Amino acid sequence: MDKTVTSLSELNIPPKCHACPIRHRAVCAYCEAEEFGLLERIKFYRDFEPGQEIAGAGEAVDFVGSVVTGVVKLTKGMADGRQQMVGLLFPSDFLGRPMNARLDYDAAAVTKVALCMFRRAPFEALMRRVPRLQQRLLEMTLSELDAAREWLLLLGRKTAEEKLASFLTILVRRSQLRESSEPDSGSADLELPMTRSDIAECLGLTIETVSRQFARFKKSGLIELRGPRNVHVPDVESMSALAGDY
Amino acid sequence: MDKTVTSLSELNIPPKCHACPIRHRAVCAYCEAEEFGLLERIKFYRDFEPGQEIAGAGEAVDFVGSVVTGVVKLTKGMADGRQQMVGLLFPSDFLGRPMNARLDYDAAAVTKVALCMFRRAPFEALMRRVPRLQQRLLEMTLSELDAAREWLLLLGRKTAEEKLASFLTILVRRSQLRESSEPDSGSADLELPMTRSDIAECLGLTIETVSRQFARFKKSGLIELRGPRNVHVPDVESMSALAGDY
DNA sequence: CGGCCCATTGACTATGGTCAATATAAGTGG
DNA sequence: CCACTTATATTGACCATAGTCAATGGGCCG
Repeated sequence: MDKTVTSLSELNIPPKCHACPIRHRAVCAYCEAEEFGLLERIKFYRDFEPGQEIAGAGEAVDFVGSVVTGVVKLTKGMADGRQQMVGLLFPSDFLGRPMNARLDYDAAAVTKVALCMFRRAPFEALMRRVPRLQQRLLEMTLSELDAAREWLLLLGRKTAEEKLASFLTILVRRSQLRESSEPDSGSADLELPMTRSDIAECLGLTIETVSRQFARFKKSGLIELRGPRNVHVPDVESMSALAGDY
Repeated sequence: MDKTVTSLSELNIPPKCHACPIRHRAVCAYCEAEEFGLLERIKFYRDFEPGQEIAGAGEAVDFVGSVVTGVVKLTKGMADGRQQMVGLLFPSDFLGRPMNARLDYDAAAVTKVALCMFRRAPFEALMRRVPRLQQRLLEMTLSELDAAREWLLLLGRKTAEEKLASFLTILVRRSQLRESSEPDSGSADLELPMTRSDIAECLGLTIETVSRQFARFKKSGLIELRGPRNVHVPDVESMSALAGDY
């Protein structure tokens, strides 16, 4: 295999949907062979480097799509530069705003990202023709709304300690979902896909506070830091308990 | 007319959808005569008193519906009693969680409330048969998600002053939408539908801080308080400027 | 008139932010 | 592969914003 090809999209040959790694969880999850044919006709792939902007607030964005690999952050900014993350997208998550061209947040790649994209107009037309597609998007949007509401509680009421504990717990749960092979032992190894600054942006904190909380968790034995990005959680349960949820 | 009847729902006779005050903005907005017939067969009305619980977190809720009159709040709580509002529903807003019986927040009436309700199962069945219904719900859910993200920025990054300014601005805009008769003069009169405690719950603050901010706004001439619930905003623009958004 | 709920105000405190100085990791080019 | 550079992370000292606790004031209803 040619080692210079690092991503499907560089081949510029759309791979078949049925071989897609996010086939069963993305917006296309309920589609069948025939419908994949329609999707394949309007889809294209694109890669983004860490930090690269994918779309900007206020722009008229003419595409929507799915995260195939990598992590995408959605952020909102204020006039004086304050920034708040308002969404964090992992593989299979949907990116974009159907039924409204104008985006009111910025989307940027956190890690290397591969997107499976559709131009908005044909995608919306297809949605009208394929109710299964629309239904899946509705399901996903309702779930995102639930997640956003969980985040409102976090930002509005949780302490710095609870915020970081919640964050780590959520990341552990997510990674356990993906590599659902391993037996659900009490411990977990996390490779943080983001910088301290991204984490702070996420939790409504500063990098200093995030760093200090990591230090406190380390001192109390709740985590081991094998590198700034590599966190070992010996006991996920007690981490989860610190998050303050029921 | 019998003066003891204070609400349509007490008559126990479903009024016709085409005469409904929220007909053009609710989940049924895109429905046509025939579809209203189907809806009318499964709908019913119910009233709630201020403070009354409509549905509780963790419960299996077997209905969804629209707010016809009044204001409904959605809140999430933590083990130790901290509470955060995660949604505030006005007439025409949709209440409930299709495709997932279990609710993960509490819903309670803030004012007197009238709901137009559908049992979940028949409503979901109808949604599958009537794509227009599903499409409208998708639109509304996407808008709610946008609003929730605006709120994430507010809770995560705004100061107490900016939070209250944002809140008042949003209420003014909303009330201007509903009584869109008056010329959009620079000033506005607000009847707050809620207590200080509700406002604090909304903004991730305490009642004391909310009260102090009201006092500061009053002192600086940004508002006049004609009663604790009656706010006059002489210049909506400068209030909106304080909110910190672009 | 009295009681209750809600709102306001004051004094004090604590949590997390700011500013500044290192320390560590991750690239980059010789 | 190693110096050099840059980006990222940690730690400390100090401070400000909003929270806590407590007392007081004002409406509204029985």
